Amino acid sequence: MSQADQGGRADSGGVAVIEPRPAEEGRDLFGIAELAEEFGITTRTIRFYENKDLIHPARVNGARVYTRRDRARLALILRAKAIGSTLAQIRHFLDLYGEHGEGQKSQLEYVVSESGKAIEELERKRAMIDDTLGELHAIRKTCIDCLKEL
Amino acid sequence: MSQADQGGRADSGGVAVIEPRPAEEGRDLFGIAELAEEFGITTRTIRFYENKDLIHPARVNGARVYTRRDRARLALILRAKAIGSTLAQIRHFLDLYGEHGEGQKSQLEYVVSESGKAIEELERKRAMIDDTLGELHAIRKTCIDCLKEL
DNA sequence: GAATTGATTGACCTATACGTCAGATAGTGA
DNA sequence: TCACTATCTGACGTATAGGTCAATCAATTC
Repeated sequence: MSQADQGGRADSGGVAVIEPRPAEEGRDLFGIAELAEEFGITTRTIRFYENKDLIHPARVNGARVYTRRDRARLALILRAKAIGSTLAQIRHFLDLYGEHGEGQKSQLEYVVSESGKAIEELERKRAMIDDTLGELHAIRKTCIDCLKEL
Repeated sequence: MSQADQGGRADSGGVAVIEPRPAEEGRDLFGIAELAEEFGITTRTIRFYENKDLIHPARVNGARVYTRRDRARLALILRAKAIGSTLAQIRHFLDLYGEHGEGQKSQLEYVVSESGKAIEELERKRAMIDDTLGELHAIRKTCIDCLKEL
């Protein structure tokens, strides 16, 4: 509670500090409200994810500032959630996407092992989805045929 | 609180009432504990699903008795859960599997419409899984290549 | 007929994933 | 300078998906 706990601002009506040109299509920094709207979630949710250690935005005067990497990370989180992963799983998951470029041998082996497991998991899930899709198509067809006879 | 709230039994050590032959491989009726073990869940979970109106087993002396249809229904529930659906979604979902054989026209049309939505949903989900799988394979390959150079 | 086993309901507890205030702060426009 | 807006940090509330007793009851076994 000493240097950065008061909050501030990063984007609203007319910004002049971190966004000199108003409508530059390919931007590098984002405010929390921007991301929230873009992804259709609330700022509370984004802060909650930070609390769960899923994203780590920079701070400017206490306000969160997100880079393109942070934004991509958020997109990954939401996609994983849509697939049906819990936040705890996603946290584990995101480690695989992290810096494995200059990793130790043990770190590389870890990623190979864990990504293998994740791949198996997802393939199981996809198989179940395919089964379900097959059944739904069959049910649908039955109904359509039945309707045709009326 | 008058005719069927005391509980009873349906299967345990040696049953003589609803299962004359001990080890008949293709059985028709099941107790709650059997199903729980078969699917790797607890009896509490099964009762919870009943409370949520997902399954409706018959009662014999207060004890739940499950038919093959009930068992299949439970399998559907668990598969849907593994895919990432909530119980509320699953409840809606199960209606599609229900009796649409002798349905009214409006009922048939309902199933056609809803199954269409469900199919789209699942296809979106599968696409996301495929994207994720692609990325994971790429990450894994990078790591493996990197390890080979050591 | 008492003990054992497995089933029943109900009440309460837990973890996850947020939503909803409340109070404070910081930058901008009038 | 004052109002306005966006943001911040808690604190508390809520819905979902169950787990964990506790008391009870019923059929079988000893």
